[in-house]
Amino acid sequence: MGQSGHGKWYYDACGTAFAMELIGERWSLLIVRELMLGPRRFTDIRASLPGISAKVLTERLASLEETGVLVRRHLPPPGKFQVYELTAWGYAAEPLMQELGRWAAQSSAHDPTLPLSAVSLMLSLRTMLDPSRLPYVAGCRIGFVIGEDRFLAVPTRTDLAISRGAPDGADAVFHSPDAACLVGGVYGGVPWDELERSAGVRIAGNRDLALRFINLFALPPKLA
Amino acid sequence: MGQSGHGKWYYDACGTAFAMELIGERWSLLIVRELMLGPRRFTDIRASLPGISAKVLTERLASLEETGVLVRRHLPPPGKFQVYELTAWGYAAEPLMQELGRWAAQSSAHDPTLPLSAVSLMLSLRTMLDPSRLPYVAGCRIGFVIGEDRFLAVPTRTDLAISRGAPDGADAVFHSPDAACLVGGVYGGVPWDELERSAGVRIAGNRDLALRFINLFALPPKLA
DNA sequence: CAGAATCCCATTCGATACTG
DNA sequence: CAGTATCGAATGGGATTCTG
Repeated sequence: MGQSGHGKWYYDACGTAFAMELIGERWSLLIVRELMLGPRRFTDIRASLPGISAKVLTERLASLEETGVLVRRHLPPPGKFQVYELTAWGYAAEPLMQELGRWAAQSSAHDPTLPLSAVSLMLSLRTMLDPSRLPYVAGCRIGFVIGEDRFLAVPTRTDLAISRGAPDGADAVFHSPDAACLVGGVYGGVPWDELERSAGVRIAGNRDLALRFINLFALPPKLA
Repeated sequence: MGQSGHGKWYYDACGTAFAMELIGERWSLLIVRELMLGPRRFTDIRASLPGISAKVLTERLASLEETGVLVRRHLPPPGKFQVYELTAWGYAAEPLMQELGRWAAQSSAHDPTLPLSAVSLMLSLRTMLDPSRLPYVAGCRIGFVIGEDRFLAVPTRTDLAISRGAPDGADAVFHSPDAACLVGGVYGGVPWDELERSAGVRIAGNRDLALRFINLFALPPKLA
């Protein structure tokens, strides 16, 4: 590199520029996304990010750890594998991911029919939530079983809590072989009984409540 | 590229992933930033982005035009040069830049003493604004003359309007040879009379109002 | 001034194979 | 499972030159 010696740094005090140095590298933000709903293992992250190589994942995890976005934790003996977990500051990146997602979804070039990870879908719910409709379902418990991933979503009066774990005691549970199958129902206006017939989707429990829950979410109008 | 054919695309329906495809490439978002306060010429953008080469700037402008973030406009005869201007959707990226900046500024590794473009500084005001203090200065007109760039900032009761142009009739005007000199006064707690003595800064007009205006802005606390 | 076109080196990436 | 090591191919980006 030349005498100005800026391999990849912008030398710019602007916070936006610094953010791009921290998470702007290819794959970095998607790794953060996969950790946004709780710690994960190397292999699980990799499986959620088709196309990433072990090498790149290793490099990105190292760099995100170095900058303090995440930490590597060795779990204690019973199940002695290790996991990657966001720091408090790492978790604070969610609003930024939401703004990015909301903005990009306004492009007509955005294709919501592409494959999707389970975490992506669950996070998209929080992003595309219409808070004014929350009162209609506040307090209910909606489960999601997407492939091997399990989540519980609990709308409050002001936002939507999402946690990993078996949806025991949920009022309704969506079952799907993968996240992409659910997208059509949530955002694409595809009738749920059609998904149940042909896509291996199943709604258990209070179906009426489940459908009212889905009504909380909508894609933004196209701006370009 | 292999049969999965993903030269640089994520093949991911996630809006955040798509946003990174649109503006995640090196320099792209900084180019958008430089246009956020109005159209600019190729050479002006380049001068605001030390380190970018003509080739890269050309490539990025072309790709941002292709995706609909900006348009190239040929100004009519009197001054027949051309400018680059954000589309409505491009302008809609400001909140996203603000979230990125707010988040990154919470890192202890963020260095606000680095060089800064004039546009960066003006945008940072909107980002770091404390809206609860707006009533104290709403309606006043504060000018900025930073090198060759001129801006007018007008706080309303809910936000801060910023436009390019000579700050005629402003209640107070900050003069500075460059943006970096002002950063110390706005965010670093450096006394203004010290900046005026040693940094070539000057405050014209209602000095008391100018200092109250500066009190609207503060960097966020460190989270890491 | 506003780029387009070339050249060429450095970096990066993906694939594959290997290891504790 | 969680990486490391290596290698060839692709890409990126700076410098330079050319053009209207």
